[in-house]
Amino acid sequence: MVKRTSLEDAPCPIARSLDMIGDWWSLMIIRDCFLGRRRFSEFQKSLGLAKNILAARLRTLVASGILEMTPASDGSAYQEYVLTPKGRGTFPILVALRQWGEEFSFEPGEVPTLLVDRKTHRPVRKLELRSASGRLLNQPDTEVVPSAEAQRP
Amino acid sequence: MVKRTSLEDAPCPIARSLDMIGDWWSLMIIRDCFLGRRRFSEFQKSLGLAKNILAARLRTLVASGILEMTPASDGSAYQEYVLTPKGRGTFPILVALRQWGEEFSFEPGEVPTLLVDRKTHRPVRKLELRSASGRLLNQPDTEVVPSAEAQRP
DNA sequence: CCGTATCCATTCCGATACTG
DNA sequence: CAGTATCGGAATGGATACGG
Repeated sequence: MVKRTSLEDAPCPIARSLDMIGDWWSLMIIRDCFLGRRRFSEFQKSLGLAKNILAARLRTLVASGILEMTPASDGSAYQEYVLTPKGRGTFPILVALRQWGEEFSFEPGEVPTLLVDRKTHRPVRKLELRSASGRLLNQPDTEVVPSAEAQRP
Repeated sequence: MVKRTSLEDAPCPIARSLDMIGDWWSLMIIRDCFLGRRRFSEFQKSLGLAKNILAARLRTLVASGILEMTPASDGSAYQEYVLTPKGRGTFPILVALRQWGEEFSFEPGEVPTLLVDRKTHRPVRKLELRSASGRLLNQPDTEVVPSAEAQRP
């Protein structure tokens, strides 16, 4: 995408993820997909970006296996863009971005949109990181190690 | 940062987060901070990006309240960059990016670095999203609503 | 309606040189 | 070591025009 030092061979999974979706628009398009949008014009109206840029982003997202094109459900001659399993796997990333934004980017008076439990309509909890045994972990409780140094479960 | 349709006033917290850290380098710099790096040259060597770009990114991260500059701990005349509470709040975002990368960007033979429990050195679990009552939620169990339509806990 | 093609300004990014 | 200054090529992003 960008002629930038490629991170796709880095051993760090964060680097590889950012290499694929770490640009300005990809995650916004994926967010729209989770909101049920699937047509070119829906993305374009929702995001307000130039059509050539949108077309390029959709192409790379399809090429990365995050979106796939399917015949339009309404019988029109066109295609729709829907998330693949890999694409749906980004859900925790979007939730984490959302929760960080809620906490640090809204003034007391402002009201963000909320992620709620569909059944009860009550806001979800903050994402939880747990150890293999189920203990809640914060960042200082963790460590990044080369794969070889990890204990196998 | 980029002269792009600004998302900083959007009601969607995802949009606001991406407006602040949704570029190619910011999250990589933050990742390095979590790994204990704090000096200009450490970032530069680790990330391999141009010094002017790094300087610009560090400036905006400080301006956004994600990093702060402190006198160098070793008595040298320079500054170090350390995460603020807001910056440390990005931890779940990095974990989510890491887990998605582990799952979808590594071939069977390749070994990623791993996030482990510091005590046991066993890999952490996948991030869990739970309802207010503690039930595990997947994406289809959730919904995004304007703040007014959410049930107050 | 769904894109592609083209033009243009801006910015990004890398490389290098330079300063305290 | 920690940046700043500058340069050039590449890509972004907005706007518009055009074709199936």
